[in-house]
Amino acid sequence: MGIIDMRDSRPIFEQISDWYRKLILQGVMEPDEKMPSVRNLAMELSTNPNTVQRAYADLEQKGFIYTVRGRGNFVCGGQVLVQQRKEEMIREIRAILDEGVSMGLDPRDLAREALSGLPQADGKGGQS
Amino acid sequence: MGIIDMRDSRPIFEQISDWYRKLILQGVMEPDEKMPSVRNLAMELSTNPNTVQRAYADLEQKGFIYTVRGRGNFVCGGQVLVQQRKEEMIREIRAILDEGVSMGLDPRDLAREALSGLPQADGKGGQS
Amino acid sequence: MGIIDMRDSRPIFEQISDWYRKLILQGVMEPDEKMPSVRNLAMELSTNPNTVQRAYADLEQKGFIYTVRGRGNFVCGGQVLVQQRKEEMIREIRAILDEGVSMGLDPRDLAREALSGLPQADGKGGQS
Amino acid sequence: MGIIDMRDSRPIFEQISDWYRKLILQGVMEPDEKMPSVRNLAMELSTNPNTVQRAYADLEQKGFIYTVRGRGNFVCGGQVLVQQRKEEMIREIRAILDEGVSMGLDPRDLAREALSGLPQADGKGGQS
DNA sequence: GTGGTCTAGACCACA
DNA sequence: GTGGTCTAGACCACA
Repeated sequence: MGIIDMRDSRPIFEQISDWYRKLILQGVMEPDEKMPSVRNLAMELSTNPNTVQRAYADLEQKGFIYTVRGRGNFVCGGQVLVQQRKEEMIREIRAILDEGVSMGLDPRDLAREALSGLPQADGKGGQS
Repeated sequence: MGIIDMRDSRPIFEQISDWYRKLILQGVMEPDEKMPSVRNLAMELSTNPNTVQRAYADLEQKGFIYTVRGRGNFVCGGQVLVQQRKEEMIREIRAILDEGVSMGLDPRDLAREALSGLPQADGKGGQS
Repeated sequence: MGIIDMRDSRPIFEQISDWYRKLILQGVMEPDEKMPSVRNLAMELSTNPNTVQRAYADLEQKGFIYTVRGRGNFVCGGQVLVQQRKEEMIREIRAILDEGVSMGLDPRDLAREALSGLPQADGKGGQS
Repeated sequence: MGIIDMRDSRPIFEQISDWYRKLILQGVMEPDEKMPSVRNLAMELSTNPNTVQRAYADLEQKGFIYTVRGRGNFVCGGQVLVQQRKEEMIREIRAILDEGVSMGLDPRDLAREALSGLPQADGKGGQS
């Protein structure tokens, strides 16, 4: 549930980056909303400011946030990013289905089983 | 195309392990077939025997091969492994679809688009 | 279009300074014309008076404006500044062409391609 | 002449990154050639390994080098990168010429003067 | 207060 | 030996 999971093998900066990437894509954080300051978030997560800094640099490089010198970091506008992530997801699923096909499995079968087990299959997503 | 891609960010031992995992799951390598010897494979791949050893340890730990002291490494029997991998794939796809739902996307739409772009959507998999 | 672009990575004082430098060089602001007062401009841009002050100090140090105590800031006379900026531009272009040559590119080719893509290649500049 | 110039206002990591970017674009460093190790280069430049690490991360992110875990960093293949840089150069020159036009200057004149002062205007570039 | 850079030094995974 | 990550703490520019 928390941002950092010590048992997670991903590096801490990546866990932080991924966490906020999802919040932004879900619309929980809105365009131009202010991110927590580097120092505050580091305190809150009991981690080093450098680590948070790196997570923010990662988010900036990927186009999720922008930095204003002396002011802070702010969330970028979203619909393009959602579209990009959607296409990436499709490629990810396709790669898995592809591997399934090479094992002799039916991709429609895999897709159907994956769909049937979803917690919420109707359209009430995060876009508040 | 080859087993090891220098540009690939995954560690070499993992690339080797993944390569043989796929061959086994596809049925290209059959149950009880002998794996290449550690030394030979290391020579062939121009890599360190320790690295190949580590790949084999990984495959053994995951149940894809078994070791006979003094004889070599051999492929494990297959249908259970295929089933396990299939269930894992379904969980992987479901996780992606789930993230899509939280972004306000329609999971059926994602699945449909992923299916539509497959190179080969009919059932002629690798089972030789 | 505006003076300050939050997304721009340059510091705000530099954006303000650059903006007025261009207006002066283009002749939009004429010699001895009065600059907006520090306070008014700060209000207008919703920024800190210190920041505007710093931009003005920058412009003064570079010879674009002069300060009269108690009266305000005024634009400096122009043709010398245009000539200086012109020489600076030539040096900047030359540095780029030079790097191109070291990469095995033809500098005339680079110059030609840069010229060919200009929005307006004829002489109707900003001189109002 | 050296890699790091303390009077240069650019951050050290960027000076290192730019230095090697140029060597690669000039063909002085060839594809798949090994970069100096992070630790060695840090020693040589009397700087911190973290700083060199950051320079290398920058070069990797921009596609100039690739990393092999446990082995080192290696130079990427070049012609695409040269082409990209060429287009970037043209855009940079065009921006300068554009500003010149807005000041009432003749862009062909600027280009001609920049070309006339080049140390070597013929085609013997760095590609050894 | 806010982010950006850097040093010093540690520990880890990988080859 | 090689790169990758992280902590601790400093100093700087900017608003």
